[in-house]
Amino acid sequence: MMDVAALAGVSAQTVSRVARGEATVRPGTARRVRDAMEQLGYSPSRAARALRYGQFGTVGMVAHRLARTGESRTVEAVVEAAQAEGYTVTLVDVASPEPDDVSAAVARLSHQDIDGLIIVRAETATPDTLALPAHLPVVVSDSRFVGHHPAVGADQTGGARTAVGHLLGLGHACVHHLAGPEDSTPARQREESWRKALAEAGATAPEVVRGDWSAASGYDAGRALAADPRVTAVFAANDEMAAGLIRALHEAGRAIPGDVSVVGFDDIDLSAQLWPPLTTIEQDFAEIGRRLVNLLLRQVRDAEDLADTHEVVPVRLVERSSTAPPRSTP
Amino acid sequence: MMDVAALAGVSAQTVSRVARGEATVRPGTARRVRDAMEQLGYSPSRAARALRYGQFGTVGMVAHRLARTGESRTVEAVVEAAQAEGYTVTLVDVASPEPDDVSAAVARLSHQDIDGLIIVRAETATPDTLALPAHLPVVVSDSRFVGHHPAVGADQTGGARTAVGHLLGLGHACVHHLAGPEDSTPARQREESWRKALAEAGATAPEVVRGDWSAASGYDAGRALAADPRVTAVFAANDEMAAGLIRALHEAGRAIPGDVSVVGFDDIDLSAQLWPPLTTIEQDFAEIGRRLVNLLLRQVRDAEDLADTHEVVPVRLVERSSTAPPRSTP
DNA sequence: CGGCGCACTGTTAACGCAAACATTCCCGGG
DNA sequence: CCCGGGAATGTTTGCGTTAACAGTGCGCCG
Repeated sequence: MMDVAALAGVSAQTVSRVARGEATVRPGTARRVRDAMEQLGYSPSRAARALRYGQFGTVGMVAHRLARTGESRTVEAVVEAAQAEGYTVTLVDVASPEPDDVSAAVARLSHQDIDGLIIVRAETATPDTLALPAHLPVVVSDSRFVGHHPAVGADQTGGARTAVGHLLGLGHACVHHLAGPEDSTPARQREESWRKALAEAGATAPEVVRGDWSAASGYDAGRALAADPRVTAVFAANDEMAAGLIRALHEAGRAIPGDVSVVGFDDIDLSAQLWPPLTTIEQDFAEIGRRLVNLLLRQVRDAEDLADTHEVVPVRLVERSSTAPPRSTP
Repeated sequence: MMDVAALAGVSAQTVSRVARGEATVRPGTARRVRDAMEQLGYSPSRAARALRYGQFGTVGMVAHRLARTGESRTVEAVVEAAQAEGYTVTLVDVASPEPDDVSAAVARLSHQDIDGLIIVRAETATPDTLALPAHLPVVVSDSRFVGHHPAVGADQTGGARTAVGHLLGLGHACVHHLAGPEDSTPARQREESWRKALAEAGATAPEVVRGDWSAASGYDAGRALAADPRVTAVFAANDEMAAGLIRALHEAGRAIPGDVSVVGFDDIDLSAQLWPPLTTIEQDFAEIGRRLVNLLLRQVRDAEDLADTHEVVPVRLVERSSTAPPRSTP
């Protein structure tokens, strides 16, 4: 900065003014300064600015298994929304859902230069196990922290209810469930809602089979379902597992949707291209990302107290070709 | 920091020593300081440290369409590798592959507090259109910047050759190509390599059909392929488009692999669960991520000049059930 | 019993920037 | 012709941290 000032024949303060686009600099001077900046390849140090201002223009984000469809789409949406507001996003991936790892990740991030923290699916960690710095704005999605911090999430409960209702409405007497991992909050919510919807319809919930969200686990778990002739309808906790299930059904020679109807959750890109195209519950990840950022920045910028806010983003049934009425039993 | 010092009855310098784990502090003093830190919820300001040290412990990453499988897996790998080295990752998503947007993204990031920059698939931007700050270490993957900066990439050429060779080896006289977008470097590389492999085998390359990487585009483009009875083997530029193609083939009533064999590229999670399970070229995204970080940090830490480095990560054919010899032509 | 050295802790200055305040200069009005 | 006032620019100071240097006090040796 001093070099630029010297080259332009002005003071450092004037350089600062030009760098920030302050209006009170004579056009000629401003041009000389800008030329000098260019010539010297100068750009202001954000570290120094951050030190001066006490703000960083960066939000932290903690997620688990980033490459998972839901996570990566949330990440993309958050990054986009943050960018639109002039913030950048610093990402930390939690190695395992163990509380220790989550705590470590949060600690690492919160000691970074961040203005706020977005926690996505902090699986088994609970608010108590985490030493969040006082006064660090936090917003959460799909984690056990819902209720302790402002939260945004898809309507898991409504989605599961819709899925089950769709299958029951087609005439299926029972709906099986291919559940997600027990340590996942959304998995638990979907499972509970499935159970409840079944109960309300007067059906008894069969034993769930469980996967870990991955397509491969859906296949493994799906083989049990495929081997059971009583299964005519399955609600899978996400589309990837649904894909594995569909493969298991193909292999077992059971027709979809003729013998077995399948509904997924998420509406990932590939769902429409599966064979048969998958009926599923669409989540609006982009909207969730935008709202997460919005809620966070309201705390950061305006110091709003949003502790009790819990926004639920609606989901939508996308009907494709993997569901149909059950074959009429003779 | 002053408050902590006061509470512990020491000087700020001693607090700093304790914070950094320097050994020359009496255990009793250190404990008092640590207690004071805890009590006051103090943690050192990274902005001030960065200002002092001139390093940030953060690397920037520019990617396009983060939620795409290849991108998100690379992001995950980079984040993990960076974390293992004590660095965090700041992410910027490029809205469109237009040079202007890429430049804007790079500009935004490079004015951030980053020690280095990872550019993934900066599609149409060329090195000239980008005003990279002098002396900012850069490493690239799959972009036109390969050759201008140290690079790491999968063996696109070898992968495409392997895919085509596999199909020719099964007895197919010709291999069609479902190509990626023209503005993508890896798409171009795969296409060129496909063309060359065909030429070497004495076959003439048919017209390519083109998608935009998405599964839906694979379906759209795939319908043309599915309608053409001369098509017996297709090399799709990625697995998502392959999935769309497979659906188009199913709809057209063509058997896979009986009538048409399909090979994909990437080996995404779902490939094994498609129907039929997809033969594909596996990319080791994790290895690419690790190497990107490694190359970048060697520049950052040791100021190594790696300009001419170009590491190629091998790929591997994963044979599943979507390929077979052509139906013998009577 | 005096001094020397070591272990520990404190003081000072600088990193780059920008707010607050100070200064300079020029213009127009009285 | 002088002075008030505003626009343009300069000077000072402090943000939180740590390296470098400067004490301080204690034990041990001669």
